Amino acid sequence: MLRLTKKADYGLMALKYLAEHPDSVSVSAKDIADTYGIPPQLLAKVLQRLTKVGLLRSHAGMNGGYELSRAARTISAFEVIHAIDGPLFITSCTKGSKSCELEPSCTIKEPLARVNESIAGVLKSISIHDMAEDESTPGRVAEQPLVMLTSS
Amino acid sequence: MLRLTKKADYGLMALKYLAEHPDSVSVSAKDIADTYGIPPQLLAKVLQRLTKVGLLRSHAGMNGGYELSRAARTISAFEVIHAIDGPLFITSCTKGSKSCELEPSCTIKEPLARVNESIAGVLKSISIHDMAEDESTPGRVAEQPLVMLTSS
DNA sequence: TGAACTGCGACAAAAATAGTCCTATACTGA
DNA sequence: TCAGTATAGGACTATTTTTGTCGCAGTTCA
Ligand code: FES
Ligand code: FES
Repeated sequence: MLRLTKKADYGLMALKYLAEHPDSVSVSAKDIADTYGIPPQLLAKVLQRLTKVGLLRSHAGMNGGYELSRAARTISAFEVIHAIDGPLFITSCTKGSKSCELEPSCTIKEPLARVNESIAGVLKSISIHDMAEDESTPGRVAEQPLVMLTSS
Repeated sequence: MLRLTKKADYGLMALKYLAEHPDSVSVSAKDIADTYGIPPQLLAKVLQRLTKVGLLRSHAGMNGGYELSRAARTISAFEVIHAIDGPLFITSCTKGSKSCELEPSCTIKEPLARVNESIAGVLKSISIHDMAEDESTPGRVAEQPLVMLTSS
């Protein structure tokens, strides 16, 4: 439950890979797919989407591929997930234009919306750079104030 | 993305309802389902599961139903979600006995595990009581330190 | 030109969720 | 003690979401 989709996973993995290989000018979808053993065509779509939202720059043709369009530490996990999976809503009802079928009876949406914000905050606070350097600095945590719900 | 299942939603709604009606000794699944307009049989299953893990006490027969087995403020959203949807893993690979197919190549699990912890922490910090009293105290937030990831 | 790429749209397969049905069992009260 | 109301739970189906594939068009470069 509350799982990331594989597509989002793949996207994060790919960005992490790119962040770890700044030497390579551009890397093809196939290269990344091969090193991780994931479906090349599927990863290609993911990368295309990330390109579309501007997180990557693509280059067609031979020796083409992708490269980060921004520094790894300025790209948050939230951006990636949002680009691939769409808006992040923990509540089952997408609070778009038309509200949920359960309203007005369901009064649970409001409290959960705040939880949603907290989760988004956590996701926004971690960058691709953080993920890439993870192996070298295990358990790197620090306390920063985060607005959160509290009981009394 | 990252949505709660409807079952979990239903469960939270039901517990919230029970927390708001401490007067009623016990409320039937049908009563709750009717007031929220959700499938009675499905809610029944959810409540049965919550009973099984000890969050509710059930009472069969006429005028039977369910009641909270503990005070609302001692029941966290995390417990409810965990009971209904199982363990909370943001990563697509359940890190059970057998590890993911993508390992050892995929190195993304570790960083995300920490994100996972943060989310679980948020969910643990909000109680049914918090959700129930939500209408009266809009936007009630306070800062409490929460261990979280940080970029340099 | 042709090989190695990206960019899409449509599609098919698989898995997770949501919901229903049916039967058994427990309790209540008249 | 019997009828009615409720929980308990297994099996099953339907629906939706996710995952993956295919085919084709456009691009770049040697
Ligand atoms: S689930 Fe949509 S309003 Fe509660
Ligand atoms: S998704 Fe399973 S190890 Fe990364």
